[in-house]
Amino acid sequence: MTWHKDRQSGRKGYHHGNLREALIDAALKLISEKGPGGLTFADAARAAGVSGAAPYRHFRDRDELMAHIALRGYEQFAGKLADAWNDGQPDAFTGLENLGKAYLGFARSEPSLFAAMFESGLVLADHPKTAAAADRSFEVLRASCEALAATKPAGERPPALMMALHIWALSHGIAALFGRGDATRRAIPMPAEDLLEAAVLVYLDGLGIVRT
Amino acid sequence: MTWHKDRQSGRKGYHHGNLREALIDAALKLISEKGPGGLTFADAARAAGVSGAAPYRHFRDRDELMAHIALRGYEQFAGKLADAWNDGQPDAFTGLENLGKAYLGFARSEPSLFAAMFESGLVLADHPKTAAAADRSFEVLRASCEALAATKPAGERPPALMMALHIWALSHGIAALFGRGDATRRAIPMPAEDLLEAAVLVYLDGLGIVRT
DNA sequence: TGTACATCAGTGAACGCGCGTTCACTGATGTAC
DNA sequence: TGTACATCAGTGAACGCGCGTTCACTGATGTAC
Repeated sequence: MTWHKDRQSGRKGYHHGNLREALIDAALKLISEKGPGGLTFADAARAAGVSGAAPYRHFRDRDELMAHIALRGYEQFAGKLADAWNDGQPDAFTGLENLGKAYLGFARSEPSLFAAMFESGLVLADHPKTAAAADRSFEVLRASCEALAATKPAGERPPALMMALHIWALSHGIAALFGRGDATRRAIPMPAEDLLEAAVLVYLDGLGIVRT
Repeated sequence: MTWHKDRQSGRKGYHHGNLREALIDAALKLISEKGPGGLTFADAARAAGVSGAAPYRHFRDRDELMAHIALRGYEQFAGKLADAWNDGQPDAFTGLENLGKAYLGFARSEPSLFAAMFESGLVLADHPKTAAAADRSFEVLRASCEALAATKPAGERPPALMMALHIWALSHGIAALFGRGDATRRAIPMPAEDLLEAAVLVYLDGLGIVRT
């Protein structure tokens, strides 16, 4: 009966079929339960229903697994941000608001990915592919700032890089302090989304960028 | 010769004298080397030159040790912030700029304390004393925003709580992403302090709060 | 002041446990002919 | 199409290691009289 899929674990017989993916999924679950520090190789193998030696066929060590999870996180993140920005349609203001909401939404709905990306102690310089994916997600934010700056006459435009870093820091600060999906969130008397939206509006106003 | 201080470890004879403090110091060193997740009870005992069972006389478990470190961190943090704010002297603008610099300076010069406070997975609700110390440091920021808001005529004043949360998130985002003192810092083409100062000025401008 | 005693803050040995890692192995799959 | 073989992706047993935790203990300190 080895050609039947095992109903419990979804694997067929001796070979797993897609252990790489299964390990990543298992790791995400573990991170969400115990934080990025609580992820162990042995645990991930167990959760994937496989012997402790099996993960070595796919990842050199725990760090490489974490880097792959972060890579996947940044890819999803970039996708969500790009969808939210929607090429600045219907207008750049709305786009940026949606971008902010998407940032917070990601932190809340994917706390494991978020933790792997920003709080796992990963040194991006050691993982070029992950770093490149991180850059791509930042690029969405930067492009949107470029578009907003372009609503002002040339010569009065604020530097888009600076804008992007400011808004990133603001979004990240709010996500990390008030918007996370776990027990370490700090309580505030309003939704994190509202807090961020207000901050961005005040900030843009300070730059002289106003909704037309 | 047991009454002589041991020259190596600074302890005298059988009794340590100040093990509690020594454990905290040792833990800080370990956190700075391996991150908050890398802190173990056994390691801290070893670094303090004491047997593995000794720490149990002072802390129930690793979590309680971490909470004490965070407590100490918030106390120092509140002190530095209050010094920087300096009761709004010579003026509230300068005070807030100094506050921002102090936030980043703390994150950079005390990465271990910063990590224990914000990235150790500590649930503040479980540690009331630590939570209270955290509130006290936020209170400095809030008071400074109160003073800045008060430069505007009553009726046009922005809510100080919102301002404080915005500036906290901004400072924290910049510190966490670009200003930390370890290898996980992301590179940007300007000092974190300049980035923060620019953001705060734009933000205040957006609120109509300008240097007089 | 001296002495007896209680208390405190350590020791060090012991235990169970889970992790990381290696190894020879074996079942399953793909492919050449 | 069938068969032989190479390769791949797992197994499971084994190992050393460090952690957390408990325990009876003991040296040092403080205090009552």
